[in-house]
Amino acid sequence: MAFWPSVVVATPAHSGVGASLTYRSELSLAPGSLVRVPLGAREVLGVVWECPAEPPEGLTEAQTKAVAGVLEGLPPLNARWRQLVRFAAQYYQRSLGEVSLAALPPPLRDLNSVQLARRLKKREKQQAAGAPQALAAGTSTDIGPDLSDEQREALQALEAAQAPVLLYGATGSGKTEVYLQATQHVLQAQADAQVLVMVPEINLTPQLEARFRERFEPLFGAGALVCLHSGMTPAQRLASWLAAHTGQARIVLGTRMAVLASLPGLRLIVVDEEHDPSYKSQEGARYSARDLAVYRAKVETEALLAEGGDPAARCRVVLGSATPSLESWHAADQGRYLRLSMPARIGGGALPRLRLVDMNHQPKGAVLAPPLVAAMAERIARGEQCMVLLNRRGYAPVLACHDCGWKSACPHCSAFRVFHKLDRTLRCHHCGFTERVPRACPECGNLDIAPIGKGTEQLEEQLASLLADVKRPDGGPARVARMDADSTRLKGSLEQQLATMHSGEVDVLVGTQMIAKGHDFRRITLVAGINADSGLFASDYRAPERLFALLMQAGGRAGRDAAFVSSQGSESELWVQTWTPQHPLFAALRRHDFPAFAAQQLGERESAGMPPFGHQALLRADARTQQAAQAYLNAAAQAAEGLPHRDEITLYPAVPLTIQRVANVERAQLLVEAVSRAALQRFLSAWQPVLLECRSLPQARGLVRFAVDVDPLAI
DNA sequence: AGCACGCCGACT
DNA sequence: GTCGGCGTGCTC
Repeated sequence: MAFWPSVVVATPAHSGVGASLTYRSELSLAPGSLVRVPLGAREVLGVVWECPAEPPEGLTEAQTKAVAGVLEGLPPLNARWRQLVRFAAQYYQRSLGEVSLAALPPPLRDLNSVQLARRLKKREKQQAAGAPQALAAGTSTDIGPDLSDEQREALQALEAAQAPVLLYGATGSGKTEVYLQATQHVLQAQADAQVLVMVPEINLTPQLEARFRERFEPLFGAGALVCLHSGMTPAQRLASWLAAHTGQARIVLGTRMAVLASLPGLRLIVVDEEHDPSYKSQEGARYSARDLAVYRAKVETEALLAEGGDPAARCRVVLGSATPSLESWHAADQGRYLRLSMPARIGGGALPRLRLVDMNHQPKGAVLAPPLVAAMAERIARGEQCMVLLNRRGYAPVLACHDCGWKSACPHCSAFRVFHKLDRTLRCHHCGFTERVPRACPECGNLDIAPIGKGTEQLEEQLASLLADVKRPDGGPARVARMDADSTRLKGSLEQQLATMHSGEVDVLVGTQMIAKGHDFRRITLVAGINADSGLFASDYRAPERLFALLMQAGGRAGRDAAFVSSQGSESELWVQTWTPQHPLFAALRRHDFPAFAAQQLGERESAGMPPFGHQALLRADARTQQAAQAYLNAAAQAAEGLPHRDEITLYPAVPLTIQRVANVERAQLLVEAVSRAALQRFLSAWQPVLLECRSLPQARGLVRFAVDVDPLAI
């Protein structure tokens, strides 16, 4: 057999999970090199995966194409990064190339070596300009406030930990300060060490960035911290990625995508608000950034130990939350994670007292119970701030005709369009379809069309009128503001609204769950959840967990400034309007007892064989008709019979999604359950080629796409 | 994912 | 007769 120099390259070609293509290359290329290769009619970016001693059997030299070019000047992606990507691709049932390219900044795809060299040079110059006097590795400098005993113990324990750490800390317990000091120690101990800090939402990056910058710019220079999230421009993302890849950036702060960044010196990963569902990707490769962070830390640590050197060297991972995911909590129960608790608030502030309002005993049709309005009025009169949470944007979720029964259905989705009063539109929150509000019923011409249900716009309007006569201590009228995705859409308006709130110009802030997260408003003493338990009626088995987290998080906005609260002679309160006050969730919430809530939920999960005790995957199908979507799923289920490991899993019937049609695409799914993760993985690997084949069956005509979702958040 | 190839309705 | 609709299938 003839020998010719070959390389295996991961390309964005989609079919065949794990399938990489073989190219010819005269140059010997190190694994991890970035190359440009011909693929079909175009030329694409690829990652050299291996350089086999001999070409694969059954492939002739004539059948292969030559590597078109190499991105020179860029160090190859290292073996740990490749192992992370390989694992993610295999675990989440996607191709190596797809995951590889998702991890690289998009502009890298159409950059040649010369352009790349220019970018690298520019970056280096900036770095040199912003660098402070170099600090010798091993020197440590008592920057930052003194830690509380709890914080110090947690910091010491996490720095000695041999396992992933679950930092269970109450809202306001000072988790961020622990992250900051852990980061500082890691960076000062070693000149090339890097730290990855993840937050669930882009919204949360600016404030955390500000705290990290303030702390570390004096020590390591302005270029030492970069952000990485989808809100940045492609050029910014490229610059950040290059800085991380070359080691110039010591701290990378970002959203879930950051877990796949190239970080050659990674020694610490922080996953803040680790329970947040945003860490699970819902597009493309549906990975959990939190779970990958745990895996990544393991890979990095194993590599460090294998290298020899310092036997104590590790890459640590910290998962932080006041309401951890039941998965992480269970892992800590089992001893797989190390649980560190920080129950006390910094400054000794108390968590808010729960005031449960049974809506069955309130005036019919009242959005806000009268006692809640009275309590808010009192607070405002004393110069305190209130926060009201309603998880629904717009004025009303539906517009309806009283005469003929017409409702504002979206023509493209199985959902209603939401009435937005401010810009007089009907907007579909699923596909974006927007029209001006009709003046009369489009069906019968009746002028009597009216909103049904309440959204944040309406709540803002009603509160302004309910509190119209309330005076602030300075004699001024109470001021109500609204903050949600609509009010913060424009660039800079989020920051502006936060500033308005901080300056005390606003007395009542109305908003969606966006306002429940992270923000630190000193004078808030009352937080109210208006329609919080609507989720409990849904079939989603994670609904109680999410509601508990949301209410704890929202409640955590109240009374953060203990001195202010006590100077007011009051205590902070969390009001919750509910139709199910007897739900055990509220008993635990009243005591701020997450452990009891978690134990109760885990008990239910265990007896039902639900995660984290059982393991799940979804096969999802999008098609032009519901029939085609289900036919594809049924065919896939049929074809699973007789596959290896079939007896280790349970397949459920295909069902339409709750919102069956979005943007004229019909959606259906099929649940796969297994007792063990390994069994699920074995089956899915065997099933994958079958799933591809089933696409071309006659009954699946009209199928648009299919996807496997491993460890789905909602079923 | 792209981007080809391939087989059926309204234009020059 | 051809242009182009997007269904189907492949990419070393």
